[in-house]
Amino acid sequence: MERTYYVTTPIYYISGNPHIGHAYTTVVADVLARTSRRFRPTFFLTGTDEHGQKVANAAAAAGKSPQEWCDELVPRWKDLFAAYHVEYDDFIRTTESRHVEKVVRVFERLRETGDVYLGKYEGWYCVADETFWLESKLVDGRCPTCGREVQWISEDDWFFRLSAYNARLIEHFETNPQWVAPRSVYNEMMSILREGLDDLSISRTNLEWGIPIEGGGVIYVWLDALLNYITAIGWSENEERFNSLWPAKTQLIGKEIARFHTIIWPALLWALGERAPELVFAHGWITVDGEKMSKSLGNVVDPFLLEQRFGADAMRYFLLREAHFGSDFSYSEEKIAQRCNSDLANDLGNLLNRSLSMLARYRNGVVPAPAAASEFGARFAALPEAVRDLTFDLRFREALEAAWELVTALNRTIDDRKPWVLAKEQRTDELEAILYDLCEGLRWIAILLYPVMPERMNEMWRQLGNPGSITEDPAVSLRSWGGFAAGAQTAPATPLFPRVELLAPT
RNA sequence: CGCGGGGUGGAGCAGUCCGGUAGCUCGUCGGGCUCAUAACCCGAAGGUCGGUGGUUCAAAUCCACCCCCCGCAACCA
Repeated sequence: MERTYYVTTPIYYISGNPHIGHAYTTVVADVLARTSRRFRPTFFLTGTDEHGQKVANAAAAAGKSPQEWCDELVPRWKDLFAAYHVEYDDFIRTTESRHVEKVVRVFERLRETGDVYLGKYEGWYCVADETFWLESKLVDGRCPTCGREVQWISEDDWFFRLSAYNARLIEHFETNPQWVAPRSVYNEMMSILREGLDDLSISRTNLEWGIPIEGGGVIYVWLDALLNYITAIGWSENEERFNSLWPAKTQLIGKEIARFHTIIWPALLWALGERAPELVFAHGWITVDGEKMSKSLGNVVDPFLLEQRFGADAMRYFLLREAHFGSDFSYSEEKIAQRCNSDLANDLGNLLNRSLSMLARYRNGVVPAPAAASEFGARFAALPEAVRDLTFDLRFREALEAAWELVTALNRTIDDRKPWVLAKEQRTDELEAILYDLCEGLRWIAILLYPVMPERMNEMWRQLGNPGSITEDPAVSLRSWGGFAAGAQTAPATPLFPRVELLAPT
């Protein structure tokens, strides 16, 4: 049996509310998962990262225990994903026993093999970032990433022998140049590897909110968090299941956590005798007018408001269509509105509307029989495969552009063949031929775009007179033009994507 | 000498790794159509690809130097 396509998002650190960036990563994973499910067994994991200093602080500030805090926040993340039509297969929380037990097991196992050892740590520590720093890395005696004052720590700590994997990591990068994408991130990670790796401190003695280590302290939250990808799928517990899923096919991350996922993570896996994931893809950030989203600038975007304003599927389309995946891209409501109006309402929605309207007017809404031959069959024969390949290549924009060629071609053929003239002149065969092409083309589009806009494409599917939902259709493979059975009764046209009116600037 | 990302027609972006007629979307202008969510279709204008120098038969693409913008507090994909 073909191995399961295993796709993951990072687990999200719940020290605050979800924002649009979380929706972004998760929607991308959902699109991959929905596409993959057509072809093979698929498993899509997301979840929450709940330990660590910042969660403890946030909980304390709210007057709650860390666990209470997490329990109250997790539903917001699940609500977010539901609002954006995300269908994950599993949602792991790092406070769940299925995770905690296995992390403890990892720690013990690595201690036995010597990859984890007790050492003396003396050095500078940034509480806010939970990170140790070399003196040489400090900036004016402060934390180089957050600028806060660092503390001098002297304590017994557990270390992961990361340095021992330096050479193997370089070799892995060199022999698998595609395993980290995009190229810019690969290069950056490679330069980190060439500078040389230090062993990693993986225990925290001055913190209680985490997975406890026998003898005191808790496990470093990143070590804890990274392991979710294997604790969720039965590592050390259900060998058959684990082997059917690991190594993961695609691990999506944001570019700021590339170091953890492309250096520490594979080393950790190797230490456990497991393989590195096949692909780690670090995407860019959503920026606001070219600047990073931040609370202090007041430009953090509430994903729930956007969903209400534009609709989940339109937002999904925007997120995948707007950016060259892997690069940063600038967000604005104007841009979303423009995409909604020009691509979704004008090109696609209006195409459905005008097609169904003519079908209703000229043929009482009944799908006619296909003509013997249609130019579209040959012309778009390769389209489904192209869209699929581009999607698995994470080239979402190109995939959508490819699909849109069919949208454009259908709009054009209406102008070229002029059904209203054919109707007036009673050229029945020609009229039915084009009406069929429109219905069939729209059926193709519904299927092709379903992974990106599942709810709206099912609605289009319904208006076209198809029973059930798209995923229930066994003919979903789009083998040839003409799969739409004649005789279906289409529904009255209802705008699929209403035009969005922008608020007038004041 | 901190690290990284970027500077391509009015706007936003591809293309740069593997040099060879500069592409896409939006906008603008002109035309067409009337089935449609004032939507759709066709055509046009508009760029010395940040600067300088170099390599080359040929550079947005390779090399060197320079200029400018943006991240590298916190939240954090």
